[in-house]
Amino acid sequence: MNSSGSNDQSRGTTTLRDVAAAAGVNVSTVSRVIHNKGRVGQKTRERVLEIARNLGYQGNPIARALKTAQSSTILMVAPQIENPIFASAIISAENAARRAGYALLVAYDHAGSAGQVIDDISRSSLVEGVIIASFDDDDQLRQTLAATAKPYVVINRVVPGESHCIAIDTRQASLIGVRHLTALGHTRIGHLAGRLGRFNGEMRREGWALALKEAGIVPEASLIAEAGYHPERVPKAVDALLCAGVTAIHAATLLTGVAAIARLHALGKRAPEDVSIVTMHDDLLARVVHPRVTTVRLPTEQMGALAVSRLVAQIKRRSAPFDAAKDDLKDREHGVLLLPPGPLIRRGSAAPFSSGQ
Amino acid sequence: MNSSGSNDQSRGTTTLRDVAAAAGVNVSTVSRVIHNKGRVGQKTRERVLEIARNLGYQGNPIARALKTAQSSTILMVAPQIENPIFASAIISAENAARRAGYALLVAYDHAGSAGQVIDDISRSSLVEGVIIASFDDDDQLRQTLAATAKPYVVINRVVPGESHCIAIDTRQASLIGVRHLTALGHTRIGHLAGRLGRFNGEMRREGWALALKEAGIVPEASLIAEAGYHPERVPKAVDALLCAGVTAIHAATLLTGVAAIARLHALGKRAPEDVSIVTMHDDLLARVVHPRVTTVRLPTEQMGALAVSRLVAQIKRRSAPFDAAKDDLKDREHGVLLLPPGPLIRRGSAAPFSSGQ
DNA sequence: TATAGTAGCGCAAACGTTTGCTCCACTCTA
DNA sequence: TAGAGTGGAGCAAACGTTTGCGCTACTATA
Repeated sequence: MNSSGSNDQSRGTTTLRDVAAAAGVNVSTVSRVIHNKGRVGQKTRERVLEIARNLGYQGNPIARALKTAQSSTILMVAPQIENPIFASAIISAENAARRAGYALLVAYDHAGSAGQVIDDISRSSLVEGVIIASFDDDDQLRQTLAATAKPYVVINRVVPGESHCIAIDTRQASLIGVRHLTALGHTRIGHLAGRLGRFNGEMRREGWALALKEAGIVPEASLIAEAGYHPERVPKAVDALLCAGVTAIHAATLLTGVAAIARLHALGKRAPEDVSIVTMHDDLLARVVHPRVTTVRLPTEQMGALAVSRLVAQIKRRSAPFDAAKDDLKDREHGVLLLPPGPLIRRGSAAPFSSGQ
Repeated sequence: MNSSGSNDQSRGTTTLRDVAAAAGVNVSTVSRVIHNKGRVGQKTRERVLEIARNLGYQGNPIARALKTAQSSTILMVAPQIENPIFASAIISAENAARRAGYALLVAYDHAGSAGQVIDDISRSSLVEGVIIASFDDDDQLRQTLAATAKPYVVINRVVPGESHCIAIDTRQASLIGVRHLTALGHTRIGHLAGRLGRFNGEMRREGWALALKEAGIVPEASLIAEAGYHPERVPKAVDALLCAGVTAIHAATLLTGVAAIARLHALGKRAPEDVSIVTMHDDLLARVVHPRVTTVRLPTEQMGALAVSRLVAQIKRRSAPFDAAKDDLKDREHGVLLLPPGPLIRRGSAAPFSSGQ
């Protein structure tokens, strides 16, 4: 029952003390060997290393984190892990994080309540910063952000009054997509809308309306049918648009666009011969269906990567608050970022208007 | 520079000591209040609570974890976060974990090297167990597992010699799917294969072959075309199958099945009129294309949930090693689990063979 | 009114690291 | 050969908790 006994550990992991004892040196020496810090004799170093290996020393991340107050881990919370936009952002963020020496963890926000998730995770795991994708409404999200002690950046939307936001200019994306349709001669162009009232839903509707106005067309309400992000609602919405006499449809998301094409087929109509379809985001899915879908590319990878780099900048600045480089970093990490969409990818789902339609 | 000063903290987070000082009590009392443990006077409790709230005390998960050696967090590493099978497993695992009082973290395995990822994460974050989905080859994965000190369970495959595995019986799924085709009168049935040589790829091929044999058909090599999980390879593979004269195709994955339908369309043929398609896994995608795809449902949610429950059982047993319930738990947590596939979902992509084909 | 029981709370030892100091012994230069 | 310089390694404090133990002061029973 001696209190300094080191091999009486109940179970499991070998500690720094074990290694030190086995090597006949002080724990501090072992620590220095492990981290290649401070001066340690060549022979001692080798011996310690050898013993550490034999004992299977792994180090305790918790203890380390407690001392150093850093875990080199960042968290991304996402409400729809299966949404290709988020999947793509996650993957590129992971890449960027790894390059910056951080590990990226992802938490699935089951209830669309980012605050809850962040709480849960923060309660049990150390993360140095958070990337937040959320469907919460503005007020609730602002509240979450205010309660978050850690550095964060919000992606995929702009929250009024919040400067750490990175979103994609989907208004512009819609504009580009619909312009393509007007250029093809279409004049009855429907909008298969996302979630109206929400950031991205509104942006897309605005882009669609803008493009119509540019072409001297009035964006009538009857030309809008909301399907949210739910493909099940697409058939009804497409039918409504068809009723309104559209010859082309701008779908707010790739998935609903594909669903729209399917609906046309099911009705015995074809894309693009009977109705042209243009959507946004270029994913595997766009190339896997027939016709392959004409779409506006979205810089989702860029969004993920930028989120990480801004977050890391915040973290670094926080740990070196009075650095000369401060203002420089500050510049780079602040301000709402609205990423311009990529180019239009012309594929088979949109064709020139023909009078036969 | 006094060493016990409590408000000289360089920056940020208020600690137990801060609130203890502010309340004029010992840290231990505060700790007990926070956790509702041990006896604390009513008035003290309220005062401490109030002060803690005012000071915005959040607790330090790291310090707590260091003491208690638990974080109530489990990790899932997945090589393809965008793969609907994994997405579905992640979501159900998150649910199960939350119900069990754990938070689920996900790590994306960029390089298909689970060991590396686990190392990285374990180095910086405390997780009590790991759910591993991996494309590593058997030997490498076994090595990773051997090096992992934490409880784990492998999902989506069976690793020979490894008992903590939960997979789906995709051989049976293929069998069911192809049986449907033979029952419809097809005799030339191609297999659009996954990654042959790997667990799931082989399982599916075997199931396909089995079903053919059942029907007295020889599973010729010319009826197999490998596309892996890459839709880009599908056109060539489908063309080869068509050359071999198939009237039906069993695709190893939903995505390649959809791609196969698209290829048919591109060739001016139709599913199911010209060629029937049956695939597996029932996801949004299966209902979003035209024709909607006939598929064998896979218990991916069950896989995710079971992985969590087995993992949690392991964790619990480890922390109470000599419990009476030990053997009971052991029963439930051991042994390879091969989940039977769900039913065949008949949709539009498969039809009876007609002599006109 | 004495005694036992107990409720409330403080003390201090851990948990496994990291790191600034200190100290010793050695080597090199003058 | 004496002095300074330096490389190697130990000591101990700290990071923020949790928790067994023990002390005080109170309440209730005999």
